[in-house]
Amino acid sequence: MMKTIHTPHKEMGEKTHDNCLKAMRAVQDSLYVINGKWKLPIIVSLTFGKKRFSEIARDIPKITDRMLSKELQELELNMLIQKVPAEDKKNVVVYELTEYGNTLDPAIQELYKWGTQHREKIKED
Amino acid sequence: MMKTIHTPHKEMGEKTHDNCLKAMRAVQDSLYVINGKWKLPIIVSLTFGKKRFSEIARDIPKITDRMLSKELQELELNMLIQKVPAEDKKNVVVYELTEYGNTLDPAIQELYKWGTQHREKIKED
DNA sequence: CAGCATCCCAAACGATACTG
DNA sequence: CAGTATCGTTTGGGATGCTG
Repeated sequence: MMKTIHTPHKEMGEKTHDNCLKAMRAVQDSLYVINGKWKLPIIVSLTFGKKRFSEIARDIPKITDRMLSKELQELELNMLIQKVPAEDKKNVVVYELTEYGNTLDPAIQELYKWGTQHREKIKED
Repeated sequence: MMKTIHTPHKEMGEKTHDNCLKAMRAVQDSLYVINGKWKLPIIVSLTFGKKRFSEIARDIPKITDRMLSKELQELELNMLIQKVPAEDKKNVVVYELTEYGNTLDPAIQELYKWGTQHREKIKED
């Protein structure tokens, strides 16, 4: 009856200080790659299919060309996305998630779920 | 044989433009709450138990008192953490995750997993 | 120890204009 | 359309020092 209700740590192991530091490093490593205001939104956009520059821009409210350009470059450097020639029209390139970029999907799903219910929650005031 | 290998979108639904915009909003809502360099690390620290100010600070390399103080306030405002009197020693407070703060755990688990393998991957060069 | 105030800087971001 | 260059602004965050 003094046990806690929730059961976190499926992955992180027991609540030792070492495991805490390990988790800290891992989460900070993730953060380092997806930091900033726009990287995850871009990845979300590409989760819904290959897109051209302007299509991604349309998906993300308020992003500027400059930021989109800059972030696409960084994401490409980190091998999360890649430019490929469009299948139909020649001379057109589209952006798509790499296999590696797709490995972010579980995390994004969780952030999607959390964000969805969070929006509901704050609407209640 | 032309089917893609991965299966995202369990939660986000079909690849329609509307679902894309919906996902965009949700993920950006999450981002808004956990943005910055320190909020998730703090939550990770508290995932491993109630902690005093200095204990959290010790868990998170390079964080300054100022940032820790500032971020704790914001997290408290967002109802993700709370200050409670320590069980044993009177006149001492500790920080802990709220029930609501704990709902971030699945997302953090995924970021933990991703960060862990990412560290492995970049070590390979 | 716990935490805030002040000051300051660098990085992130935005606005605008421009080119192939 | 697909970006890049330049410039200006904002803000996240660091350093330091002080207080209860």
